[in-house]
Amino acid sequence: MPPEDTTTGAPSSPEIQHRVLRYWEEHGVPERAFGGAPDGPVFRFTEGPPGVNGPPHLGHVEPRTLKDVQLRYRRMRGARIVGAMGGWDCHGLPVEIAIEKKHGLKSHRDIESFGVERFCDECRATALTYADVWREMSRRQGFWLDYDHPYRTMDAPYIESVWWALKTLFDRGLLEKGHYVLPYCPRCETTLSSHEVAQGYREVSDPSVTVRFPLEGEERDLLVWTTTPWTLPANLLVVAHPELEYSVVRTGEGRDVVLATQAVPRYFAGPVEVVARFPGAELAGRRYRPPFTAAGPGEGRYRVVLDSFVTASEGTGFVHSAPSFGPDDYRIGARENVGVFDPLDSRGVFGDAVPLVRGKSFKNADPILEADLAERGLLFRSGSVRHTYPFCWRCDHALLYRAIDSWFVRTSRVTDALVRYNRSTHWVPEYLRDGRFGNFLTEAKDWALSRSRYWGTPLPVWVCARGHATCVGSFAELAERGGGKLPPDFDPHRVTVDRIVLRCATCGAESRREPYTIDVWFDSGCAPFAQFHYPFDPGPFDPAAPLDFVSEAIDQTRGWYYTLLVIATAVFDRPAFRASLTCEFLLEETGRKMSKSKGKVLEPLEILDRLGGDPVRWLFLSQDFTAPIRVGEATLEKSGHRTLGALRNVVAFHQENARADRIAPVPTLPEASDPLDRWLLSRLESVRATSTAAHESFDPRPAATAVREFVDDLSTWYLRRSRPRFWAPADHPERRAAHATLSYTLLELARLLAPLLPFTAEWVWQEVGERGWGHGEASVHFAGWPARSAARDPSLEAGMREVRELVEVGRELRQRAEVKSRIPLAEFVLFGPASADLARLGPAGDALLADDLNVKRVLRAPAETAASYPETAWVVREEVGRPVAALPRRPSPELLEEGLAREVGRRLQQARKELGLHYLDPVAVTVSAPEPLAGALRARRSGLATDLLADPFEVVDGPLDPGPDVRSWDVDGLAFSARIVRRSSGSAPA
RNA sequence: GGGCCCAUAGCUUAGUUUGGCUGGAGCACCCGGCUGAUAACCGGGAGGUCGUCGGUUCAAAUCCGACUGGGCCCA
Repeated sequence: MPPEDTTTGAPSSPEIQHRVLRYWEEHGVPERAFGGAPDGPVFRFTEGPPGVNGPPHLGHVEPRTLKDVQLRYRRMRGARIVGAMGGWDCHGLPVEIAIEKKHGLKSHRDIESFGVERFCDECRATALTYADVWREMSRRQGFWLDYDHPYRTMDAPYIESVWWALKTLFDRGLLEKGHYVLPYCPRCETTLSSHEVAQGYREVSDPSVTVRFPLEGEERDLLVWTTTPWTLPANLLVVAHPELEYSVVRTGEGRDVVLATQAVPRYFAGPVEVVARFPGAELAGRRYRPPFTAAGPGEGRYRVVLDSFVTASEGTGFVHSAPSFGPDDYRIGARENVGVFDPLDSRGVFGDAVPLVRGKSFKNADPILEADLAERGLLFRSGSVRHTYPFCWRCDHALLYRAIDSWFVRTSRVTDALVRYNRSTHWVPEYLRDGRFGNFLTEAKDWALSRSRYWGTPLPVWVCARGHATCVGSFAELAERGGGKLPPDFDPHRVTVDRIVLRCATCGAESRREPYTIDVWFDSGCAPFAQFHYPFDPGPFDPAAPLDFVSEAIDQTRGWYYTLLVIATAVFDRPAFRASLTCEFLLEETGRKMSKSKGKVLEPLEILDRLGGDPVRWLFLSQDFTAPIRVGEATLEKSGHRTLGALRNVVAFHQENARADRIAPVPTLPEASDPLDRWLLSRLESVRATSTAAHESFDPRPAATAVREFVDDLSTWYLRRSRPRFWAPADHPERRAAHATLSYTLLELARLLAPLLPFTAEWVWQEVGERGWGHGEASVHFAGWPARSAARDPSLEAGMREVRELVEVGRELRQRAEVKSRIPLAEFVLFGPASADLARLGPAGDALLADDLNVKRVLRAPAETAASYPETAWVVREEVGRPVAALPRRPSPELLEEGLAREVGRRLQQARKELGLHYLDPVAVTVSAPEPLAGALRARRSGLATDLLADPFEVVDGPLDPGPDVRSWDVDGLAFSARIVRRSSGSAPA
């Protein structure tokens, strides 16, 4: 048990966490909460499914906290949550790669000799390896979703829904096969989509070579620059810009060279001899000798052609074109009708066509090709360049672009709708809508959907010998088209599906399945309906209704958010979601990305268990999560100390006070007359209004800020100033009023806290509430969101703010006067009239000031009279040249005595505490003190006796008999001692 | 090469949309005070070229431009 709890009686966050979790689980609270109110208005949500063949890290807790806050708020508003279930993303490369590594499989051939069925079986068996860890993390962070019935993207019903969506696209002409240049991972032997490529750019060093391309029949060489020498054996054309000016430069050694005039200074320092200048158009059709002959002859090959995409801002103004390895190259190759030449196999390795580098992976061929060019005198210049280059987001292998067959979703045909639907979406933070996400939409490319992989949703397209495609949209259709009766446990994965031969929908001929799986992002983009097996099962999914809310981390702008929108647009012709709340990534203390951490890992399960879920949630909620948050051990430890700790102590105080006299809590708005009570209730209503507006706009930040400030006010002002009222007898109206206000406030606050801090809120609710723990039907999470109260009084809040500012002024004056607060002073003088807000507090405002500053009275004086408060007797505070307040420099002898007596009283109280006495334990006290202290104490004997619960309370002249129960003090040069003896109780005053 | 976000005290940050009063606060540090819920609280001190340079303006942390550095995204 941490030391703080031995002194306060308030449990720590982890203790609260464990107590609340036990309570929830004993009474099945989460299970009853998941879906919200069965008859309430529908609130649509979908959990973006994580891949769980690996463990979660702390960064995953952040967006899940944000999701949970909104869902809890909606439940409290009485909503029915549609889609309140967890989900697991089961397919795809992460799983496949794990199995490949396990068995040392390096290629498609390896996998196929291993056995595709066995491979898929192992993938299925490991896809959910860490699901339990993820689930336990959710439990400990208080993320409430139904994990007993999660949707899984590998389940047959889910896949059938995905097929239905694909068929819908196919019927609309939005799913087509094409041959295009695409990003390709040679290690995974598959194409990737642009949003996958987007995840993996890195800065690397690559060769930068300038090569001579000798012109046929001329003593001139074109200079061609490239960072990918491995593409040179596939060169078929050179491209020049028609209007760009080119120069022929005499170098003095070897043949003349041709390059863009603008590029000359990059290659030649100082003056050069230029023998000719002409626009690029003049070069059109000139033939050259290619650097390598592997591609062989072909009509139209090895010519200079023109295109305006060429620039001279880097390189030479000539671009070498290998149509199989670049989008522009491909386009120009097709236009010039020169065919393609691709010397690489599916693993990116050179084959027999280029004997020089046969068996070399594409990047490894660079130095060999370069050396060969140098030997033949064709290498004009060689160096290296740092630039960004794409790598596979899953396996980290360098990607290449190559022309390949692939199936596409024609997103470019729905760009307008994507942009339009995005415009109606509420984004937090707002700039994502037109910024990062919006930008991506306007340049949306066709979505390369097919993957040459094994563990994934099979592309449900069969093709006959004549090239007719048949897309299957359901298992029933599969059976009907030739699949025959499917077994009840039919598993629609490769092998099973690959074996099925169908009748072509167009010509009835035999059709075989296209041997692809689909991009896993299409799987997850179908989650809003596939999780309900729409349209095959009746369920709550409504094709016309977008999700009300999604929340993810920033990477999902190009990931899940994007695929959700594309599918919603192309399949249902509507937006995907109404509101999105997006957080940035967590960073380590050092500022590095958490997921790439190499050093000490912050283990989420351990942290949530050791610190409790609420402090971790609070860390994310109390900071601006739209910016990267740095997290380290120290940050975590400190999180919530202030707000959560203060709140726990207020509750502990209330409990001790209420239990001492068995006062029941007041669950309804009290009729308050005391200004402090009215102020607190008004502040509470302000917090309710702020929190409601925040959650309604899907941004919890203002709610968290309001709560933090409120707890601060509650602890450091309301309770501090109300304490004397809590010492009054149980039936005293002041005590009743203070108690009613505090208990009502805590119960309302628990409800306002419930979305943000579900554990602490539950603890407060149960501790303060009348029925308390053990009444299983009760939970703050079923208590509903607080309704508006009539307690708001802005003027009162402003007036109280002024009082607190004046307290600060008074404290400063006391310090300057060098009179401790314990010694009363006669008066605190305020110059000028009170403001309207302060005046509304009336005498109560002055009383609060007088109490807090320990002065006998607060006076108001005209500012002109400031001169009559001379510096010898007064300390005066001025602001911008005007007097504000004044305080006497010295107490009167009587006041000094009173202060000394109070000092003694405090020391005796401290002694009681150190003796371990409860504050209701009666004692006998004998004090020995010199004059004039002894006289001062005698004069105030009865008051001291009451405060100390001392009977008898005696003051003697002579020294006390020494003993273990005697203590001595020295206060400002006055020595005194006291004997404190605990009396057998029984006659303690109530 | 292009886009978005960011840069304020040793650390974490408010303030920037809509220019203006002495740039606030928390942690840590020093001095003092208060305390029968509180490792809390209150006062004071020290600590700021508000990333750099330039512009607009009577006035710039705030608006504009360039640059530097960081993060993210695109090609």
